[in-house]
Amino acid sequence: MKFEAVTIKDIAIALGLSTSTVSRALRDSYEISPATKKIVLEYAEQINYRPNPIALSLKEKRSHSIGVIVCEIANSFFSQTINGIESIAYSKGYNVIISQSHESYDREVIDLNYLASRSIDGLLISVSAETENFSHIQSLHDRGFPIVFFDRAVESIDTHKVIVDNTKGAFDATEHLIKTGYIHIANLAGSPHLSITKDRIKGYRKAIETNGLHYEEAYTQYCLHGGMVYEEVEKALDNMMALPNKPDAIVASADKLTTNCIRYFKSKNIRVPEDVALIGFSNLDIADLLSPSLSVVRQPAFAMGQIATELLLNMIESKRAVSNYENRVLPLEIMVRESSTPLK
Amino acid sequence: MKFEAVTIKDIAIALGLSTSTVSRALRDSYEISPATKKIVLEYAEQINYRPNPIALSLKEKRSHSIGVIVCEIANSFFSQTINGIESIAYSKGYNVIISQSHESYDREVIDLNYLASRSIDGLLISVSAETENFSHIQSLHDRGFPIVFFDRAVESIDTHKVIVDNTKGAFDATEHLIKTGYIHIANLAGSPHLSITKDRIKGYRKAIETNGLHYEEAYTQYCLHGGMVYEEVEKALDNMMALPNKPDAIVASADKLTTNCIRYFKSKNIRVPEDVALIGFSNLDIADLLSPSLSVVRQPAFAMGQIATELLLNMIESKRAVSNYENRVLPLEIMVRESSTPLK
DNA sequence: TTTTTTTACGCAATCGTTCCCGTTAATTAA
DNA sequence: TTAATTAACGGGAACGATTGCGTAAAAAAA
Repeated sequence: MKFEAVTIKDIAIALGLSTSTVSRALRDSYEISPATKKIVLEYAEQINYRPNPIALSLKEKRSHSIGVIVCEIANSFFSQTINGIESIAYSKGYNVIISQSHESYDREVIDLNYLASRSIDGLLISVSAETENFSHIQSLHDRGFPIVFFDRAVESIDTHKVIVDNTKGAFDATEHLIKTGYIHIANLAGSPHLSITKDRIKGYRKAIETNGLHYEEAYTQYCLHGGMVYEEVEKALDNMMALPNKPDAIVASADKLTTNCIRYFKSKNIRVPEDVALIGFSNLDIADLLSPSLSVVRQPAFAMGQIATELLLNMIESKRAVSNYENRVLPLEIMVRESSTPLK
Repeated sequence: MKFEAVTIKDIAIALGLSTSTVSRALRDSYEISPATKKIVLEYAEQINYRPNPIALSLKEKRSHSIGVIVCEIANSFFSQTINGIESIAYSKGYNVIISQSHESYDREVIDLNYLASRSIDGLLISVSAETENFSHIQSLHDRGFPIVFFDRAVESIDTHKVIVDNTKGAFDATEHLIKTGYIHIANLAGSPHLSITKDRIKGYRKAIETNGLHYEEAYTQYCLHGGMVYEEVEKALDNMMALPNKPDAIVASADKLTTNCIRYFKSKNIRVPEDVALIGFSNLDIADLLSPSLSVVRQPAFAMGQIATELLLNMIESKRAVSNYENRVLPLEIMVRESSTPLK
């Protein structure tokens, strides 16, 4: 089944003009007389002419579309980020092509190759939790392909990055628990490969230590797939709960970790916050509807998407190679609710 | 900033061959000697040659990408659907370009025109709640452009449609409430323009009437933006709650309606299910984590995306215009939890 | 040995658009 | 009146790949 569309050539033939003249008339060139312009414009309007973006892409070596790789769009944080990306991209005439890695390294590589085979002008990426080897991204970057990292950046690759202040976010969340009176605070962490995980652990540890509590390694348990796999979360929490001093509060370091943590508590009949308090990184828009309502560390997802896209488009549209890359660090918002507030 | 890539011409020059020979060698044509093929293939591999998809698109008048228009990707149902779409599209070598209407008619028209200017081969669309006039879709369809509706179809446009059995879903949900002992059952409905709304009301009404209860118009309240706008939901519920016989149970007919209904109850300190029972259409994957856990009518979102995409790709790849369109109706799953179960 | 067939390649058109060069005719300057 | 300028348009190459057609040389058949 095919969809035949009208071209500049059709207009040229119908009007007895050359394609060059029609093209120029449509682009309002000074070389074309007002009379001819009027005729062309009116006829084009009449037959509903639309320029072929593919032909333009070929000519200009630009597709006017950008690629986005995230682990999962069915994740509030990422869908909000994509909203931000979209808002900027569309306003500047760019298409957005989204791919999901589903936290799989192999899938990420496939997505990247697929996108990068020149159908996109640049890439926004938040790497998968599984990814340890970044050579697929590095080689693309080396060849001058515009890339901007958001949320989950790769330290070793020098390009624009838009992240949040993970250290401070984890610090604030942990300190909030301490100030509220909790003593044995555990950290449900994501993939050890990710810099965000390291930063969040750093903030958590710092809060523990600067507040005179004892830091213990075993209180931090990792989940390789960032909470996507429930069994990993279950195992991590089983480990924590089996410790000599059972934690009385938990900081969950990612969206899916937080929700699966709640799922675990529910299945084990562990009451929140009576038995264990909880605060988690989450952009869930119904965090306030849970019972108990959920205390969260919330990321400025929409703004993050917007900023990352602006940086990427600047890079794409700049004449020369960009040399000094920006590293934007956005603030996190901490929202205290019932899950980390002891009942009177 | 530009990203120079290697072309077939570069290979031809480097190897002292013509572009036709190189092209044929890469496509493993029988016209090329094994020796030449080997040389070309090895050199292409060495310099990491990738065919330019845009040039191919221009030649074949096919972009190998499909467009998707949904109201909001930050909605579990739609993100799950997109996962289904993606799974099929990628396996068949198609790109997916997603646009959001945010339930706005104007935005839907813009998105449609943008996508349809020949950068996509076909369209999957779930119309916005605001849309009453479908001429933008109709005209595209009239010109032979492949379109498949999913979830929210337009009755007047004859093409493939993948929907769920909304009437039965609403019937089952309502009947479940009746069998459980509720008498004054209200219906929180979405946009009156959508066929899914009409069908859900039909099912609701049928359940009321076949079970010997009295059907009252005022028990059905509409929200034009399908629950996206909290104020609309608030007003609808205020109206219901002010009725002479206050409802003792509610059927919420869409994802956002359901969550905003819970938000309303929470703000008004209305207990669920003690004061009012609730069952809602929802694909939220943490419905079981709410307290009380939420009874839902769940849509087979992933499968819906897959089927819609298969139908679309068949349409795109078929030689002749498709004449007999399919109307797939998928079953809904009803999951009873605490929110619609009276406590002992 | 001559003719026919096959092998293995090159030429050039094509997709839709832009844009660098002509080129003609009208206008202006000298 | 003649020369120089300008206005208005057409021809054709280019972007990267595919493909129908033509053709020289080699191989096979006569």
